[in-house]
Amino acid sequence: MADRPTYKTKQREILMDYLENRPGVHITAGDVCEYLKIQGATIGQSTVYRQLERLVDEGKLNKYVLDNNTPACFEYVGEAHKEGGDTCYHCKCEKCGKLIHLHCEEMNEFREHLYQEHHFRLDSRRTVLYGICEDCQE
Amino acid sequence: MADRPTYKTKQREILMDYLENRPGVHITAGDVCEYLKIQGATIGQSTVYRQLERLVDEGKLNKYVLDNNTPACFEYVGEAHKEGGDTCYHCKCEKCGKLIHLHCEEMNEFREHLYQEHHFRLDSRRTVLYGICEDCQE
DNA sequence: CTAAGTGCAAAATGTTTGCATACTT
DNA sequence: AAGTATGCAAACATTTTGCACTTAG
Repeated sequence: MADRPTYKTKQREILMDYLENRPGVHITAGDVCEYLKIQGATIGQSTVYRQLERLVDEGKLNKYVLDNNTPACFEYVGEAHKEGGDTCYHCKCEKCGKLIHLHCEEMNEFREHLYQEHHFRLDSRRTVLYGICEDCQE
Repeated sequence: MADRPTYKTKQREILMDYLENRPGVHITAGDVCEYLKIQGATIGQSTVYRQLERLVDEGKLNKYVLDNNTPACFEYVGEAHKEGGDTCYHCKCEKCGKLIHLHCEEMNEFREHLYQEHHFRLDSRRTVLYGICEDCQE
């Protein structure tokens, strides 16, 4: 519980800058490495993984796991999920892979029901609703 | 689309037998291999993976991916999800890892809402609701 | 006989770790 | 000075694949 201090390093700043400018976008660890390489600001991949994981813990990033052998996706959410913020859910199309951001009162209500009746506290940051999107229903 | 025929092999039968007797239970590819080894009915791991993947396609198995570096979980659902069957949702506790099977009318309603209003067809077989279970809320 | 399935070992993927070095505070 | 972060390469864990062989239809 006693969080150790977080140093403000050049690498972390570069990474944060990259992520903050892409809110709601799906990014993999590989994307980050590649982008940084192009920018000439190479950061070791272990550092990328370590920082990403930490940012997830801090709540700044969501992490979606799709399949083994498929890179995990990270998404910057910033303060959006803090208390009072509009909770955002995610739908992922199984066909085209599109990620849909859902702001939905009914989902909030269901979430409340889940808590009241089933005593399960839904984590909207880690949950992805899988299905078929409008475009892929031909 | 023209599915090629599925041969009835000894290996597939053994595997099916194992799975059918554990409906709703979380099983990894490793579990299967280990169990079979104990039974002296060794099946090559590639076969296990190939058959499991096929059974998922056939709808007999659900597959849940938790994290990379963590084996995927398979669960026998048999005919439960066929048309008319009672749809079952899954909640997974982020702390203890427990899997909760949820039969919930509200979730069915939300699913319908998602389809009517957001035109997204939820796939209950692939979707896992993450959160904290009752026991882990101290 | 032909197409489909199997098993092995090797490859591929994505992620994590050990450790010496460098940087923050 | 002490604690934290970094980078590299090696290690890991799971899953996939190439290919020769076997089996079901």
